[in-house]
Amino acid sequence: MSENYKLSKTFEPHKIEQPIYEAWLQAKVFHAKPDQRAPHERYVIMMPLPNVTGALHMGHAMDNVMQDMLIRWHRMMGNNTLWMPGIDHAGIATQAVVEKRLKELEGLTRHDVGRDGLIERIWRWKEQSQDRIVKQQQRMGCSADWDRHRFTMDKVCTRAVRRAFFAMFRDGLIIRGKRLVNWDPYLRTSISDDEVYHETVQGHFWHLRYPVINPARGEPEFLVVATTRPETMLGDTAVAVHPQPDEAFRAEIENVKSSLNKAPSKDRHTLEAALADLEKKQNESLQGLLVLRDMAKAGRSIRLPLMDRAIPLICDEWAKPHLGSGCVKITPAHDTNDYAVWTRHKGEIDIINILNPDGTLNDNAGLYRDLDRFEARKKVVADLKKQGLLAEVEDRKIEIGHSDRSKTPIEPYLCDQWYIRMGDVDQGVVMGRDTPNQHNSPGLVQAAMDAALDGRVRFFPERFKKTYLDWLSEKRDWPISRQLWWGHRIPVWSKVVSLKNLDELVETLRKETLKDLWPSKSCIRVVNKESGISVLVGEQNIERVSKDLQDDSWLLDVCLLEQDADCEKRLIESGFGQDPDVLDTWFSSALWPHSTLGWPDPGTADTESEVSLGAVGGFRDCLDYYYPGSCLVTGRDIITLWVARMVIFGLYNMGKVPFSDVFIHGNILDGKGERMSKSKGNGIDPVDIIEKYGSDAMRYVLCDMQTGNQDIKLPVTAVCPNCDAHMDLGKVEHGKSIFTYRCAQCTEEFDVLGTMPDVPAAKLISERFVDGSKFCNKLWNTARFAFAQLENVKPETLRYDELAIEDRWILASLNRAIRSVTTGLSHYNPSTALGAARDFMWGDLCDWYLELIKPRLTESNEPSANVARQILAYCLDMTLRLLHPFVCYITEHLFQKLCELRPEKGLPGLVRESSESAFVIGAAWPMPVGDFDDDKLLKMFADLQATTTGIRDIRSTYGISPSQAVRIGIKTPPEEQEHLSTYAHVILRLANVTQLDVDSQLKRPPGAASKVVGKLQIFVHDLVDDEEEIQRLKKEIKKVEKEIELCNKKLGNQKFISKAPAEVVKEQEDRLLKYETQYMAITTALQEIEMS
RNA sequence: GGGCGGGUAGCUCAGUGGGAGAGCAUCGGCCUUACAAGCCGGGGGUCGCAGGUUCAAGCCCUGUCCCGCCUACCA
Repeated sequence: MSENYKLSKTFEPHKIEQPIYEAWLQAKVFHAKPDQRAPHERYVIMMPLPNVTGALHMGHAMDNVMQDMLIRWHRMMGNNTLWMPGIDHAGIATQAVVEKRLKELEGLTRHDVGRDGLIERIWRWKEQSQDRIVKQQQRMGCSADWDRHRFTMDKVCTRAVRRAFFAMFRDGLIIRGKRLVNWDPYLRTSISDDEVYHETVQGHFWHLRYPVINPARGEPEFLVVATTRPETMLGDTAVAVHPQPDEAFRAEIENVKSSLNKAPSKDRHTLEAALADLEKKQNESLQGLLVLRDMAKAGRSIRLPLMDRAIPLICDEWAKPHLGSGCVKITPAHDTNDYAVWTRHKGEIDIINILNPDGTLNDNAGLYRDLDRFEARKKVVADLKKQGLLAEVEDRKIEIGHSDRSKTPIEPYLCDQWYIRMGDVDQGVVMGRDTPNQHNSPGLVQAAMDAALDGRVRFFPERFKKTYLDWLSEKRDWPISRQLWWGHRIPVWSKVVSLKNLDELVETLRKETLKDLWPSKSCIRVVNKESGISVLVGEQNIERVSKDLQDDSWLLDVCLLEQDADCEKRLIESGFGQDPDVLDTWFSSALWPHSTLGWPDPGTADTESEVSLGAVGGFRDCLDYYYPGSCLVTGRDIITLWVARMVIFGLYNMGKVPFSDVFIHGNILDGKGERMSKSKGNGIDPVDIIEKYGSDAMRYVLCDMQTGNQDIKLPVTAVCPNCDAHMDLGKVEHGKSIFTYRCAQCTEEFDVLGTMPDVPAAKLISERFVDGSKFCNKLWNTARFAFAQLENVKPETLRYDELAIEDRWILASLNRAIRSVTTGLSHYNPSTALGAARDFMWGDLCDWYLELIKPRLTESNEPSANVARQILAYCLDMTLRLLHPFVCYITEHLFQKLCELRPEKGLPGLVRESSESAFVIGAAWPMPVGDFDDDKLLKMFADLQATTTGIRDIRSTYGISPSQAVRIGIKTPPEEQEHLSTYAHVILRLANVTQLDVDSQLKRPPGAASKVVGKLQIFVHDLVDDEEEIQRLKKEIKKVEKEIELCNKKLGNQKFISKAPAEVVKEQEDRLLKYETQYMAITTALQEIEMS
């Protein structure tokens, strides 16, 4: 055998990974081009975009490996596959990181370097970061089409963002409005609900006393309100009381009573107590509340302490009589519910903003101006206490919303923002305008819900459809503006105008400012600032803009479809200003499935590379060919943020959903069940795993863990940078600070976050990946064995009926494996798919087939050796193909060696193979061969295996060395005798048996150990003395008797016989028969010993 | 408060009504001519708890206790 084919004794992943990846790249096997293949022969995955900010961790690796597995599988199935990779600009996250570095490294803020300066720095950071991420993905083996790599802020995507914004703006789906938003005072931007997380903290509940102005007789001097944020009282503009406190009390009491009636006894106690409290409260406070209600109706006022401002007492149902004192302070500008109260009492009460964007208090806060919000809280409390206006302070656990990016508590904050109207709109929404798929929908969200309801989008596992629908059904508007510098700038220029000469203004705007950009590439909206009513300026005029609105609160909004420096200059000169905000990152992400393919016009998409998105070589353009895609692969937390929005935008822009399947995989947790993340110090870098165990080992374990049900715990092990000792991070002691650990072995300190400059950082790995390297090594050695046999193999024509039993068995097993792997993959169950391939390779091929053919192979002149070699080569070939989606590198390496050794594919005379690929990545996916199916054979072979194992068991129990050959007798029912004799070589070989006597009348040979397997009784000669064997047999009889009793009990049950299905009864009868046979065999053996 | 998921061997997890499984760990035996990262064999489980439905329950129903995630509210 030539040296070329000799494999090293163990698998060394690092020697093969890089060369193979480069060979793939060079052969352009990842690159997707439209061709003649039909829609059902295409397979498209859009990669969920990693953020430019971060290096990838194991969670990303899971996501990427799942996609690569699917893509490789479909590529082998002959599909035209596109895996579109890319990176997200991740607005807030990226700007936060770069600003933080700016501060740490240069001591500067974004205001010091200015908008352009900051953006330039972020671009530089993005280049570095993107490079690192792509390298990580390539080392994992990702077979994405790197030539089509996109970035959400590149020219192609930017054009799509402008186009989508323009269309929605014109359709009135993008609107602006002054609303309460989640404000991040650290980053000074609004954020959406999705970017807020809640944390329970120990806080206080302050009860404040507000003096009543001029209390009459019978009226209270003070009333009490309570709050967890006392500083907001500076912005209070009213105190509310329920308009019908008596009714409200009664309703609440009814409410509790009715749940009391339905409640299980366990809950009754608490409910009864609640009811008692409620009634007590009603007695105590109802009279007072009625008085207050009347005062409110009479238009009375309260003096707001500290601000010395009179605020009205109002009636509003928001004030629940049974809560607190029954009165509630109203701070419209800083509380969502209070804001709602304000909208019901406009004109009656004020709305006062007391915050600056940075979280300090503004001029409206009087003496407290310029104080930070938390400083102000302390001072407000102290001052109220001094004035005797602090009635009580309670300790209380409160949930506080935090900004996901800056980790600071958010504030409800009133400001102008842009929104997308997600709910139903009056005339409905035109989806897929000017496409063949144009249709109407009541609203954007409804369109996306319908897609899931009628099965155009399917979720795997299915239950995630509910998550998707539940979230969408809220139909909440989506706030899309962010007060950041990094992102897609909102392409709207505005100017405050007066209604008087509006027609004139618009006329000038059209003719002199917008010129030929109007109306196709620009549009104008007239907006009322107060009401938010917005009217599109159409071809005719703007007459129907309402009459009864005040002059000074109008805006003229101009949206430009494309960047146009001249027009923008003209706009600025005529007093327009561009909106300073940028779009939420998810706006551009939502367009990803079509923007990356060149929407709205692939032919003119500026890809900045040689790969065109337009029609090439007579084939259709990429958008036409690859949209809609096939499958979206992601974690469940992304369903709302991204999946739903992609569906919405896909429907709106293209008229079609962007993918048919959504595969939701489990997330990776650490050993304690906590989510992995770099900042927690439990994040494993895939590259660390690849360097230690190899890429295939990592992929193997990730696929194996993905069982489709739940999140995956991955215990994290730290490797001491000093002595290389491994330790469970959950059990290591901390070092000098809680950020460092002390090695259990060498006692040196190490760090896991990489933030301590003078402490060396430990690598984080997980020993779970050992499984993967073991598996790869096994596969490697299987091939190593095969290769040693294949040098002299001749492609001779085979005849199925001339094959040995093991040959036919392994081919039937292969069929079974092919079906299981394929089914597992199509059901999105990687673990069962991989398991089936592994069981075939390891369990069937190595443990049985290879061992069985060894004797044939050593007699290399025999024709049967050549048969075995050909089947071995074929099985290895098929195994490599079946495993390729999971472990891509090792299978590719071995496949190429196999091709060199044995260029002929298939099995001459039995299986023809037409695929000519030099790579396994391009080889055809295995198909079951009908002729090889043989269930009877599989069953018979399973019996042979059981018999073999039975003999091995006896050997092991009696301590017979594996090298010591034994003589065996088998007593068998007559019908089994023939094939047991025919196939005796299986047992002879695998149980190291010299002589095998099979006889239906066999008597126990003296000194033989015996064991019953199924209907057979096995005797191993010359092992035991009779007395020991008698004892053993008696024990076994007891066991069998128990089983017989159990079966009889079941079969004696008339209900079982009449109600259970026939096959279940039959099964039970067979079982009884088997045990009875065993019983007979054992008692006979026992008698024979006792008689001898 | 609401929703979803989970609780099965020491660990990580499979198991969609018909005598509980895998990998790792453990114990015993093997350097058997591909692989000691291997081979052969073994031990180990009131399937969270309590009821119920059923001829039959890890699986279905009800209740209950833990754990995780999502979501809402909290004057």
